[in-house]
Amino acid sequence: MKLKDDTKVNLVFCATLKLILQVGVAGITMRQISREAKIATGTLYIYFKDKETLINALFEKCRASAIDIYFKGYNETDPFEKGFNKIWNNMLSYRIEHFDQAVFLDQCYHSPFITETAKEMNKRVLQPLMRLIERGKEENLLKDEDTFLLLTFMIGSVHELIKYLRYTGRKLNNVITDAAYKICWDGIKR
Amino acid sequence: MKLKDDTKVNLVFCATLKLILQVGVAGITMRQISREAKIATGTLYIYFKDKETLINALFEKCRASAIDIYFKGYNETDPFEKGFNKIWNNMLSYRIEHFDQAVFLDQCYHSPFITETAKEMNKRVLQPLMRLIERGKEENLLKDEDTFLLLTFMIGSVHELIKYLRYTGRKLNNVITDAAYKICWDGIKR
Amino acid sequence: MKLKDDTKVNLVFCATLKLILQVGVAGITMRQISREAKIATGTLYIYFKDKETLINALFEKCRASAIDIYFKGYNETDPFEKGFNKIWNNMLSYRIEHFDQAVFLDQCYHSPFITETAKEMNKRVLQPLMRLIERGKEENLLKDEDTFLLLTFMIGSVHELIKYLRYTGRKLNNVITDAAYKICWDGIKR
Amino acid sequence: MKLKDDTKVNLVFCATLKLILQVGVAGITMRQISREAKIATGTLYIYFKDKETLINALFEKCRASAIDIYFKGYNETDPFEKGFNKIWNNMLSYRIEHFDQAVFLDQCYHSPFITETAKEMNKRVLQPLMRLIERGKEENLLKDEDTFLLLTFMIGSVHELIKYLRYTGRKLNNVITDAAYKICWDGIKR
DNA sequence: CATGAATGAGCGTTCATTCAT
DNA sequence: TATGAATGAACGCTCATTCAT
Repeated sequence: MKLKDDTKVNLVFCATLKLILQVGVAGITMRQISREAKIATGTLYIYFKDKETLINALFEKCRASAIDIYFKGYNETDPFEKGFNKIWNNMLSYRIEHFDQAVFLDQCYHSPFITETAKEMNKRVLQPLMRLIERGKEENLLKDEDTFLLLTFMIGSVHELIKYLRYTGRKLNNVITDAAYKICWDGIKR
Repeated sequence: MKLKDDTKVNLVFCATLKLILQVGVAGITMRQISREAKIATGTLYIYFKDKETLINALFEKCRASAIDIYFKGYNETDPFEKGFNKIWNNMLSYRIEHFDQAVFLDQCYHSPFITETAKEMNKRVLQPLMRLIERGKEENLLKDEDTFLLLTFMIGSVHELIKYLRYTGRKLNNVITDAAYKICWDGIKR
Repeated sequence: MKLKDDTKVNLVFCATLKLILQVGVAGITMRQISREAKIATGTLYIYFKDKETLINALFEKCRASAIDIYFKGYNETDPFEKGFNKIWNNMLSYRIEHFDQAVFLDQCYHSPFITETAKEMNKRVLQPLMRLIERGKEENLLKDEDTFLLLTFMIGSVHELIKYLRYTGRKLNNVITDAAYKICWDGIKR
Repeated sequence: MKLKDDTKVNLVFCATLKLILQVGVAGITMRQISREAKIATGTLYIYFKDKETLINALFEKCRASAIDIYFKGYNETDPFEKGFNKIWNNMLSYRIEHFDQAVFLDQCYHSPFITETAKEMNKRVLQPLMRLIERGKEENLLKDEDTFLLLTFMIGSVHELIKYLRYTGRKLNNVITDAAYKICWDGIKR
C-alpha cells in the first residue's frame, strides 16, 4: 500500500462509505468503488493489496476518527458526570454527523472482511473509555458492576437511540436526547 | 411417488443459520447451503423459488419463533414488573438458545435480501411489546417517555448483554443477568 | 418407448408442436412439454427414452403426415400437369393447415436434435416426388435438367409462398395462389 | 494501457459463425464461443453486454456484408436483365463464399435472439431489391404480380439452389448455375 | 503511477434425466 | 404405469485480481 497520493486514498474511502450506505458492506464491488472514486480499477490495487485490505484500512480510519471525536473537549479535571455527559454526547454527534462511518463500523462486526487483528485493535481503543467508567465507579457514582458491562450499556444506549431515530424517522432534538441520556445514566448510576 | 419433505425445509434452514454464523448473511451461497444440508443445489429450488425467497422464509420463521418464545409463560394478570421481567428473560433465553437465529435477525436489518414487506410485518410484531410498555407507563412504573423509545432500550439492553458475553467470552450466570436486568430496569423505570 | 397409451403420445406431440410454435424447437424443455400435455415429467420418459428420441419421433410422424397429404387424391393416370398441380396444392394445404408441423419440420434441418438417419429416411420419402418429376421430363413437359434440382424448386416455390404470406401478413386467396403456382410452373416447365 | 482490440470482435464473430454451423444458433453457449475464439469467458462481456447483444451485433454485421455484396458491380444504367442477373449471381456468391453467414441469417428468422427492431431494419434493406423488381415490372419484363412476391421467388431461387447443392453434395458449376438462373428467370419473367 | 482489457473461478439458476414411492 | 422430488452438470454472467501498455 503506497501512500504517495493521500488525497486519492481519501477519495477511495469516501466512495466506499457512500456505496456502503447504498448497498451494504457485502454488496460493494471493486469496480463500483473505482467508478465512484473516478479512478481505474487497477489503480485501487496500487493503494490496497486487495479488497480485504481496503476495507480493513477504512475500518481503521473510521475507528480512529471515532475515538478522536469521542474525547473532543473532554477534560479529565472536570467533575465525572460532566465528562461522562460530554463523551456520551460526542458519541451521539459522531454517529449523527458521520452516519456513513457509523453504519460501516456496525456492519463490520458481521462482516468476514474485518480480520481478527482489527477487532483486537478495537479492544485496545476502548481502554480510555474503560478508564472513564473505572473513575465513575471509584467515585461511587456508578454501579459496582463489571466495568466492561457498564461501558457496553453506555455505548449501547447511543446505538439504541440512533436505531430509534432511524426506525421512527424522527429528527433528533433536545427532548429526545435528554430522555435517552437519562435512561442511560439512570441505568448505570449507583 | 416421492412427496415434498417438510423436514428438508428445516434441514435447509438449519444449514443456512449455521453458515450465517460463519460467513454472514451476505456471504452465503446456494452451493454452500446445499452442501451443508447434504442435498443437491437443484433441490433447493424445489423448495424455494430463489435465494431471496429462501432468506425471507427463514426470516419469517425466525421472527415467529422469537415472538412465540418472548411471550411464553407471560400472564397479563400478573403484576407489571413480574411480567416485564418474564419477557426480558424470555428475550435473553431466545438470544442465548437460538443464538444463530438472533444473529440472523440482526443482520437482516442491514440486508438487501429482506423485503420491505417483511420489515413491515416486523413492525406489527412489536405491537404486543408496545402494549406491555404502555401498561407500565399507565401504572406509573415506567418513565413517561415515548413508548417506542423505552421499548428500544428494553430490547437493546438484552442485545447489549449478549454482545458483552460474546466480547468477553464469559458464560451467562445469575450475577451477570441480574446486573444487566437492573441496569435496564433502573434506566426505564420512573 | 412403450406405445400402450397411444392417446398420451399424441397429447405429447400436440403439446410439443404448440410449444415449438411459441419458443422454437431449441427453446422447449421437457418440463414445458409435460406441463402442456398435463402429465408428469417422469411419464415422458416412459414413452420416450430422452428428448432427442421424442423430437425424432415427432419428426417421423410429421414427415409421414406430410407425405400422406401430399399424394391425397393424386391419380397416376391423370394427365401430368393435373397431377402436378394437385400435389403442389396439397403441399400448400399441408403447410397451411398443419402450420405447426411445417414450422417444426423446417426448424429440424437446423436442429442438432434430428439425427442423420432421420434425414436419410427423409431422402427416401422424396422418391415418389422424384418419380413425378421424372414423368414430367419424360413427357417433355419439364425442363431437361437434373430431376432433384427441379424438385427442389417445386418444393421451394411452396415454401417461398408461405414465407411471403407470413412476411406480408396477407391471407391466402386464389389470386395469390395462382400467381405463385404460375411462377413455379413457368420456372420448371420446358 | 491495453486498448480494446478490434480484431477481437472479429475473432469472436468468426468463432460464433463456425459454431453455429455445427450446433445451430440456439445451441451455442458463451463458453463455446470463448473457447473457439481462444479468449476467456469474461472477455466476451467486455465487448458485448450479453449473449443477445453479441448475436444481434453479428446479425447486423452479416446483414450489412450481404447487402454490400449483393449490389457490388451493379450499374443502374445497364439493361434490366443484365443488372438482375448480376445481382442474382452476387446473391449466389455471397451464400457460397459466406456460407456460414448465410446459414446464420437464415436461422435468425426462427431465433428469439433477434430483436424485432433488427428484423425491421432488414425490411428496409430489401428496399433496393424491391426497386429492382419494380423496374423490371415497369419495363414489362417481369410478370405483373405483387413486387414482394416476385422478390421472394428471386431470393428463394438462390436459397433453393444452395439447398440443392448441400443435399446432393454437388459442387457449383456453370451448368447448374445457368439451369437454376433460367428456372428463376422463366418463373418471374412476363 | 495509472489504465482498463483480460482472466477464470464462482455466482444464482435451469435443465434433462433418474429414482423412490 | 405414473408421479414429481432429487440430482448435478451446465448455463449466462459477474467478480476480484493481474498484466500489458
